Amino acid sequence: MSLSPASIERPHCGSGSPLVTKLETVAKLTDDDRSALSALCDDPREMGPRRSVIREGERPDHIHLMVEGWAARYKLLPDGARQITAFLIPGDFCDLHVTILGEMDHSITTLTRARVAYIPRSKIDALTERPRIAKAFWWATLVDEAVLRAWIVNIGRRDAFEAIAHLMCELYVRMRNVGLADDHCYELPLTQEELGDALGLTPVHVNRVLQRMRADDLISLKSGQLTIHDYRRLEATSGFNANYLHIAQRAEN
Amino acid sequence: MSLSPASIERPHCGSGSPLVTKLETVAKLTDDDRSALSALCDDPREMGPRRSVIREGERPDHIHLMVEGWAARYKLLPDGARQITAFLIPGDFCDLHVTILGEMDHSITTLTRARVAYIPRSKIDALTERPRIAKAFWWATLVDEAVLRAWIVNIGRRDAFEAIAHLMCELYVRMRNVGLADDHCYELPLTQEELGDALGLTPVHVNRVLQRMRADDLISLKSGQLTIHDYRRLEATSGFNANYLHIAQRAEN
DNA sequence: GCATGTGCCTAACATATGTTAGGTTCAATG
DNA sequence: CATTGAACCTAACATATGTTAGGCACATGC
Repeated sequence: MSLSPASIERPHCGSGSPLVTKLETVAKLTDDDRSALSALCDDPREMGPRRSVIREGERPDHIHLMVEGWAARYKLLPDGARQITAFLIPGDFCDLHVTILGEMDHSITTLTRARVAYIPRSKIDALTERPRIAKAFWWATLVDEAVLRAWIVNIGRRDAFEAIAHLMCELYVRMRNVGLADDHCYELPLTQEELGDALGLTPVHVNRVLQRMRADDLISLKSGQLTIHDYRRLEATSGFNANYLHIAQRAEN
Repeated sequence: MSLSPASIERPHCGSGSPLVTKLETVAKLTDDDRSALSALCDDPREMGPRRSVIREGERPDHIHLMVEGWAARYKLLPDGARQITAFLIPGDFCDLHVTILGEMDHSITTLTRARVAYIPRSKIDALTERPRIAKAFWWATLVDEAVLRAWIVNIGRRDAFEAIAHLMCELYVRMRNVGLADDHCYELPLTQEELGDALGLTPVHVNRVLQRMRADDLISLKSGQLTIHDYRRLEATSGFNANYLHIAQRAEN
């Protein structure tokens, strides 16, 4: 469902890797930096949907980078309930932190067919010798943290309609930032259950809300393709403000 | 209520600063490192409860470190609702990230009377020249991120009773880690409204749950002092597992 | 010593969301 | 072509939590 074989052939819309596209929005990179970063995305591993990338408790000697497709960071509760704490899209590191924290405190799974780069820690260490790249990696990590805060607000203080709307806005901006969305339209290959697991809702209720959004002519969502018909209203009703993604100040620095 | 004048006189139980106590659980520090870090906590600013530490949109040239008392990281919604995304206790940096992200995407307020150190960015830059300290700061940042993930799970997938229990366990371990808790007892100077703002609940419902916890003989909570009578049960019912705080592997480096 | 405010507590009632159950569609598979 | 399974969709009913309203206790300040 998620990715046609054709789209697997062309790893990303933009010219460079999604990682480079993303980091260039905040850091001035040299050609040399760019090609070193691009090289990380060479030779990714092909994975099917619902495959484990890394599991809680593991201490890998390499880190993972999304090159294509979607994945989710999640935790399981004793009763089997799942809470997704992040959606990972192309250009996102899965577990940059594990080098310092030692052991994973959560798991990661692909959601769609995906391409994931396995990068030895030594390569990361070499890259972070370059101050510009080190700073860009810091930035990416801190934005991930800002997204977590936004999710807490979303789950804690917004009702289901607002929360789903907010998530759609966030994913739109993030996808556009790696060249995978345009014209208020992008691939959102999540099941209603996965959306619910991210927002603390049941699939039944996610369905109710999506029906209402369609009836309101806010969005279309069909076979993994989301089209936002009234982005202004989606933003307004959910109180979305992209400042926490920290991609606006592209001009400075 | 929060802090007696007497306790203001003795900034922390342990011998060093709370920051040193915390970082030493994960990093081998030299005497030199220790005293450099301790010096950060010298001359903190005294603040009353409910005072703004930093506001959304600000771009400070210094960063803030909690030396004593409690603060909260929060976001306000258009309708005035507040979501707290973190409780800050002694030893916690408030905004280490603002150096790289440029602008605050949320606000921070004291909750109790507090002592907050104002540290010029240059001092931080100098400290992170030392690899051990740089790594320890990284660790602290990444643990903050892990706590955010745990909160998402808490708010998204646990009911009010479990969520409050989980938060009490987390704060117990964190307070103990800076020498401010012992014997399942610590100062928890939060109003029921503040607890609710952290967990996405109303104060009325927080009250209901606390009453039930007292009736069950799980805890006592009176005038800002929490005593956990049955820590095992509190852990078990909330599914608490301290692994995400990453303070267990103290033995290894 | 009275007034004021803040936090705590309780009760009656309202509602968003969960639960259970089952039907429909459609792509994948043998 | 029939079968299977996943995802989607819907409905009736259950419940955890929110809302509104007000009383109580205690500390603070005049």
